[in-house]
Amino acid sequence: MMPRMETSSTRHIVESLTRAIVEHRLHPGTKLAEQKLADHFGVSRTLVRQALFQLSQNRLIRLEPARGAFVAAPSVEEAKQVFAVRRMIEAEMTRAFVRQVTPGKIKALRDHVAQEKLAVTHKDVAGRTELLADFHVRMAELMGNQVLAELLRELLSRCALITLMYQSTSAAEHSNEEHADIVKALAAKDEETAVRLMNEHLQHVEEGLTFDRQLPTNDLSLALT
Amino acid sequence: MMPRMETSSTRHIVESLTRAIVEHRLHPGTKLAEQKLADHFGVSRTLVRQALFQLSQNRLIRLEPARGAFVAAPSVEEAKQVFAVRRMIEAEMTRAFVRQVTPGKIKALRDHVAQEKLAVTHKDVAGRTELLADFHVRMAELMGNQVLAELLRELLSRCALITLMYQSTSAAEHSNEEHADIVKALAAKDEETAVRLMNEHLQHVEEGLTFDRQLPTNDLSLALT
DNA sequence: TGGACTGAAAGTGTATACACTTTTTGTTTT
DNA sequence: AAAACAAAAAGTGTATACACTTTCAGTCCA
Repeated sequence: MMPRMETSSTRHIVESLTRAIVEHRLHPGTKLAEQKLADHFGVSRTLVRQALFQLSQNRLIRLEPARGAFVAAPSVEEAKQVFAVRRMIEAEMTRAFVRQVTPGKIKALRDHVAQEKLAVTHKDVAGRTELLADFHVRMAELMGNQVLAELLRELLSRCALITLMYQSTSAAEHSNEEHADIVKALAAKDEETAVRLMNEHLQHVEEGLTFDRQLPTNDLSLALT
Repeated sequence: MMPRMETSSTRHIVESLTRAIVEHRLHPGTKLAEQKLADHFGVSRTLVRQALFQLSQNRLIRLEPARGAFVAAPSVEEAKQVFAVRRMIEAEMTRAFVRQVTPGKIKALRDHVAQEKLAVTHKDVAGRTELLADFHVRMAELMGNQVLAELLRELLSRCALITLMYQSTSAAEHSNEEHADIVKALAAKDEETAVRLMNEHLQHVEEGLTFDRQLPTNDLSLALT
């Protein structure tokens, strides 16, 4: 029935849909019909279902019992809770980072911040958001705690939708500058300053979200890659 | 083909397997063949696959590409990372809890600790482990942060396998007492003491794990309920 | 004896078939 | 014209079919 199968195309579907959602080519509320996706990707519903289930675990879509999959629309309440959790985790993470900082780790962070700056000035919205989020994951990775890194990545992917729904463009530059300041404090091994800056940074990001506009429920099919 | 279908039996399969793994009726490394599980539960492989995928996201099983599902055997390294993350989160959570403590919340925690004590004295191993873990989730819930609660639940379910692999019986009583002490400090709104106790508690749990014994790879089929 | 081949058995990966549910559409009724 | 209903269409949930991969047992050869 299938002449040839490369590799896990489920992964491909997940990534493709993730990009589409995160880049706002698919708006919150949009219905994702299985057969349509299957046709689009040239596979059976089986693989699409797998992908949808995976996306639902990432909170990027909602799965309603006999009604299908819809692009998620995270609530303001949820956004606030996510940020509260991030503040808890990242404050302590920053503290721990200072205690085990090395020149190599600082360089890695500096490089990352430079990349961010590039994306921000080039107005690469998708790349920008990803890099800004990755700064935090990168810190976790550099600490050598893979569990922490994954957890943070998960939390941030959950934020991604929220951030993209609500974040203004100018806020991105600000974030980038704050990242740079945090790295400076880390390099100086100034624990209290670093923690304070991280806390303020997260607070700024949260405050920068404008929690009022509602996006339209475009349900057209897909500028999928 | 199917005469009648109650409700989501995937949920049932997941819970059943989770119990079996967490209660050590299925040892780490055991292969979980899809057709055998399907026969056992009286459903098709489709549902079993869904369940297995879900379990793999919970880290309770590993899914190897064309080889199937195996009960996970978390490494010592992973265990340490999980505990490091828990310390980060729960220290801050405790701090935040004190700031918004109410008599009702204290009562809820006291009741929980009482339940723990019951399970511990009755030597109900499975119930005991669940309740001891739930204490931490309960705190998160009482703070009204659902995201935090879920996150912690996830982290703890990941710990569950580790804990059950490594935790000695006597440690359980100790944990219960420490929970009681923590509640006491929370009730007194003594932030520093509460945080310190929580930190020590987590450290004790971690230290109590004996990281050396290796369990046998029993691959027999299943005392599943 | 022990290692490399070979074919069968078992098992996973994906597509498809079909029952049942939800949604839509067209018709009737008030 | 709006509400109520009925039948068709679209869609999800689960089982099954079948191709391909891994595992295993037996056989052959050194």
